[in-house]
Formats: sequence, C-alpha cells, structure tokens
Amino acid sequence: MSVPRDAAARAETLRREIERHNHQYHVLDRPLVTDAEYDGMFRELQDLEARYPELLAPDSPTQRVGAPPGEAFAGVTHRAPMLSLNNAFGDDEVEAFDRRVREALGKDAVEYAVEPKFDGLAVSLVYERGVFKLGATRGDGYTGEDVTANLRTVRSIPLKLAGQAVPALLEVRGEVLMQKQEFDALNRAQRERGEKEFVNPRNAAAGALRQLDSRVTATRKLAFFSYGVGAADGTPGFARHSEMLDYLAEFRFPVAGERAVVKGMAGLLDYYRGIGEKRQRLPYDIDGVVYKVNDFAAQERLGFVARAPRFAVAHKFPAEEAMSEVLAIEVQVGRTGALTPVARLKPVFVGGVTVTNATLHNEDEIRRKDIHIGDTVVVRRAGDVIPEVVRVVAEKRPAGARPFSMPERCPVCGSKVERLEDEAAARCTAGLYCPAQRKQAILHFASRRAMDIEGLGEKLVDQLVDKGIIETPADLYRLDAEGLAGLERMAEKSAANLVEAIGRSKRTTLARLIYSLGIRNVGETTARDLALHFGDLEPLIVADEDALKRVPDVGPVVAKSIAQFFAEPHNRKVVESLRGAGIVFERVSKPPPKSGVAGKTFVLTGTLPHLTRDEAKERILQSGGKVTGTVSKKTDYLVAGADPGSKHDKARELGVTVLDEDGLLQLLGEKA
DNA sequence: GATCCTCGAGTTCT
DNA sequence: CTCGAGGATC
Repeated sequence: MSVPRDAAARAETLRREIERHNHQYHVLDRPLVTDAEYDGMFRELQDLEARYPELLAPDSPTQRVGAPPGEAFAGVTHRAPMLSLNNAFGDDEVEAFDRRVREALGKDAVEYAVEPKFDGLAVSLVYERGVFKLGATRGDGYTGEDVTANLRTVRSIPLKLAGQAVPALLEVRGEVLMQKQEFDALNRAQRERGEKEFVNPRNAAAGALRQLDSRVTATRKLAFFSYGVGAADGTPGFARHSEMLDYLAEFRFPVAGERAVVKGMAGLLDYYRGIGEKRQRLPYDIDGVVYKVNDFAAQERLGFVARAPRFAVAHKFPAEEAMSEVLAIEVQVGRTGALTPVARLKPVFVGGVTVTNATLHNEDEIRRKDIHIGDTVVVRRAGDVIPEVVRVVAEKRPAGARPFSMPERCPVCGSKVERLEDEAAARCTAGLYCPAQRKQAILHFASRRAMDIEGLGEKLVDQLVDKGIIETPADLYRLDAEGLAGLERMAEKSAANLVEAIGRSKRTTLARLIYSLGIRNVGETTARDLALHFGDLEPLIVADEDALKRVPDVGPVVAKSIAQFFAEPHNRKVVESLRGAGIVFERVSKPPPKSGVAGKTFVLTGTLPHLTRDEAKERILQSGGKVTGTVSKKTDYLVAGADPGSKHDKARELGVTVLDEDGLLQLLGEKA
C-alpha cells in the first residue's frame, strides 16, 4: 500500500508544528497553543503514522513517548573525546587561572563566555544531515553508552534541525538533568505509590537515562541544555564560543538563559556572586559556574594540558554544609583491633546524599572538636565524598549533652582495651579471639587485592563466623555447597558460585598470599617487597628480625610485626592449613628492567581510556617501575586520565611530566 | 635529629 | 581521601 501524497504532506506539517510547539513550551517557556490543541495535533499524527507505517520515522515527535525495552546499552566511542574541566575552589584559584590565561595570551583583560555548571549528566548528540542519529552518555570521556532511544524522549532535544543551513555532521554536547519541580513531583508520585524516593535530581536523571524501557524515561520529563560542539562538518566558522551557542540556539537547542560574556577577573567574580545569589531560585541544580575564553583563536593558542583544556575552568561552589545532631557515638572494631568512634547522626541531606554516619577517627579528635552526644554539629562531605563533622555549634548544646569516653572493654568481645602511649588508637587486646577482628581478618583475606574471592561479603562472613561454621581464612577452603545451605541469601546458585570463587582463589601469587594474611604494618607494597626478597613462603616464615630488616623499606617496626606474626602458633597453623588446602602461587622473579620505566616513580590519576588504574599499575610494576599515591618532588611521571583530581594541580606546580595513557604505553614500549 | 616521602589503615554511600 | 606513623636520607 502506498501512502497518499496529502497524508505524507500532512504528517510532515504536523511534525514541524509539534516540534515548534515543543520548543516554545519546553525551551522558551512560552506556549502558543493550549494543551488540548497540542494533544489534538499529536493524536492526529499518531493516527496517520498508525495507518501508514511507512511514514513513521525515528525523528517523528511521536517517538518521544518511548519504545519498548531494548537490549542492554551498546558502547559508543566518542568521535572526539569528551574532556573534563579543571576545577577551581575559591577566588585565588580563579585568579591563578586568569593570570595564566593573560600571560599566555599577552593581554590585560580577557573576554570570557560564562555559564552555570549544571549538575546533571553530560551527553553527546550526533546529528547527521540534520537528523538526530545517536545520543550517548559521557562514560569515561572516551567511550559512553548508546542511550539514543531514551534521549529521543527528551522534549527539548530537537529530533530534526531546521531554520538555517544544516551541517553534514553536528555533535552537540550538553547536560541532561531533571528540573527541581519535576523532581519534587516525581518523588511525590513515588511516595504515593509507596516506592523508593530519589535522593536528588541528578540521581533521578541518571536513573531515567539508564532505563532499558524508554517509555519509562518518557514519563520522567528530563531537560537538556547544550554548551558546546564536538565533532562537526559543514558548520560555519565561529570566531567565539558565544557565537557557537547562538548558532545552537538558532537550531532550537536549549542554552542556559544565564549565559553571559564578561571581561576580566572582576567580570568573572561578579558573575559568580550573581549566580550564587540566584542559585536557590534557579529551576535546576548547579554546582558552580564555567568560564571559557571566548575567542576561539585564543582557545587554540592555549591548548590542552593532559586531559583538560587550559582555556576553561569550572568555578565550584564551596562544599555544602548542613546542621545535624549527634544521636550517639558508637564504637567499631577494625581488623587490627583499633576502636573507631562513629557518630550516628540525625539523617541530614547534604551535598546530594543523606548522611547518617560520620567517622570521628579517635578519642583525641573528639576532644579537639569537643563533641558531646546530643550536640548540634555542622556536617560536610569532605572531598565531596566522605562525611565529616566540621565543628560543634556550641550555643546549641543541650543541658543533657554527655561527653564521650572510650569504653574500657571491647564492645564486641568484652576484652580489655588498651591505648599505647604514643598511639592515637585504642585497641581491643583479644586479637583473633575477638569475633570482630576474626571477621575483619577473613574479609581482608577475601578482598579483591588479596585472594579476590568474589561474593564473600560482610553479611555472609557475619553468618559464617556467628554460626561457628568457620573460624579462620583457611576454613573457607573446607566449605562446600551443603555447608552453605540454610544461610540467609544463600540459595543453591549463589552457594555454588561462592564455592567456585573460593576454589578459583587457590591460584594466586606469593605477594597476594602474604598480603592476605593481614600481618600488621604489611600492606600491598610491603608484601610485594617481601615476596620479591624471599621468593617463597618458607624462608619468610623462619626469618628473624635481622633477616627481615635486610628487605628494602622494612625497618625495626615492620620486622617486629612480621616476626611476631609467625611466632604465634595459631598463625603458623593457619598458614599450614592454607598450604594443605592446595594453594599454589607463582614465584616472583625480578622484573626485566625496561629502559624508561625501571626505577622511575609514577603516580596515577583520573580515568584512563582503556586500562583500569590497577592494570596500569601492574604493568608499570612489571617493568620495574614504582607506583605511589601522592605527587612529590620524587615523582617522575604523572599518568593522567579523564577527570584528574588535585594530583594534577600538584604535578603542574612541581613541574612533573604529565603523560596520558598513550604516553605511558609508549614508555612501556607497547606502542610505537 | 629533622625532614621528606611513602605506606598502611580506616571510612561513606550508592 | 586523609591521617598517622614507619623508613630513608641528609
């Protein structure tokens, strides 16, 4: 059946009209027709498409209601990497940025394009000959996920470009987010349905974007704002960033209404303060503002450092603080028996999540901050992740507030607690007789960097130890599916998986085995050093303190912990039964020193395009290099991926050579 | 003996 | 990530 020409023409007209009204409504916030009129057009188009399926095109607005679930998302390699921005906290860091830019350009005052920094999810939209073809998440900056079907449901994203010369290729970069109003409505609905509420608009948007069923995404009313162009072919030459945004706006892409062009440092700070004041009233969440050198020729001259442009910076708002109340201070027992006080807080929403716990580190810390139970405290998410009690609000201390004192007996096993003269931590003296320490020892043994037993988590270890099924790590190798039956959350399948994972862990390396024993003061690095030096388990077990001190980086304290560990009959027995269980390990041989890497010290930061950080570390070690965690004068190379943190700034300060993944691979001789 | 650099250990929430 | 402390270096 062929499609009558007038039907095709009518469908085309309807699509254009509907998209125009979408734009008026969702982007400009100025509807020209009533909702009923809009619905009428929409239904007419749907009818036409139902009658003549040939008319149905992926760029039709009717497709915005979503399609049934597809497969899992396919990976998409970005045509041009989606880089991240360096962050500036505080005026001084912005000043430093502006100074670097001025010096590099030889100008007194630079013109900047400025805009709010949306707290959403970065996406890339690819238009081929004006038709929306591919939408992808940012992912690690190099590869993202294909979420085209979901993005198609976002009303403010044009499905087809019109109104000016359409380029052969246009990749629009922007942010998908959920406006505050939609977020509130969504949570109200979730509450009424008795379903879980979302913690913040960002998470709600992320959840919606990762729906396998785009019909669900369609109901979530996501918004989109564009801020740049990635790959392009056939676009006019822009002289300025602001012109490029005008061009996008002309194509009906939503662009931040708050965007502006300012001049010099004073202009930047004025803008920052202005947006800061408006922040609460904006319809969406933002976490700072972005400054970009407006002139493209200047941008090009400035270029990139590692993975971030030198011509732009994100000026972040300070970490959000909130007030809460210390309901109680509980004490946790760690692997080494260290007692750590943890504040149980009245749940408080800060920095995008609800915080209920915060570590107080030790007794001295509590005294220093003078924290009482019942106090009102200021809470912040330090480094944007770990909650921290900043200070006590002294005026609000209730009459009944009680000071904290470290218990004299272990809260888990009741043994004596002891605090050595020169140590900050109080410790339970029961050692492995304390169930808490026994559990932690087993968890450490099974952890990823140790024996890597997948599926053996805290809940399971709790049950296994509490029921007396296992006492030591060695007992794990005697478990079978029957022994696991009857435990909570342990059906046949998971039991079989666990037994299989335990079996797999028998093949390991000497370094991992030593590390997994959980000897005090022996972490991953020291375990490696020991493995390399002794080559086998036996000589390590019998080594005395003097022999141990001959190992590089092992001094009197570490030597003593090791000797003490193996002097303990219980530990020897565990090691013996581990061997009996059939653990086999590779001997370690000295790595063949490769020129360029051997003897050099590396620091890794950010997400690399292909390797994980662990893989990169492994390769460097294999080639005789060293990997440390902090940048210092002794660092030879910083390997930086996407989203580098503070280490990158430090490296720049110290003039440390910064490599990207390619550079590292070249150095390793794995790439021409 | 002082200083700098690393390592180890502990921690939150999704 | 951050703190505390062990080890190396001068």
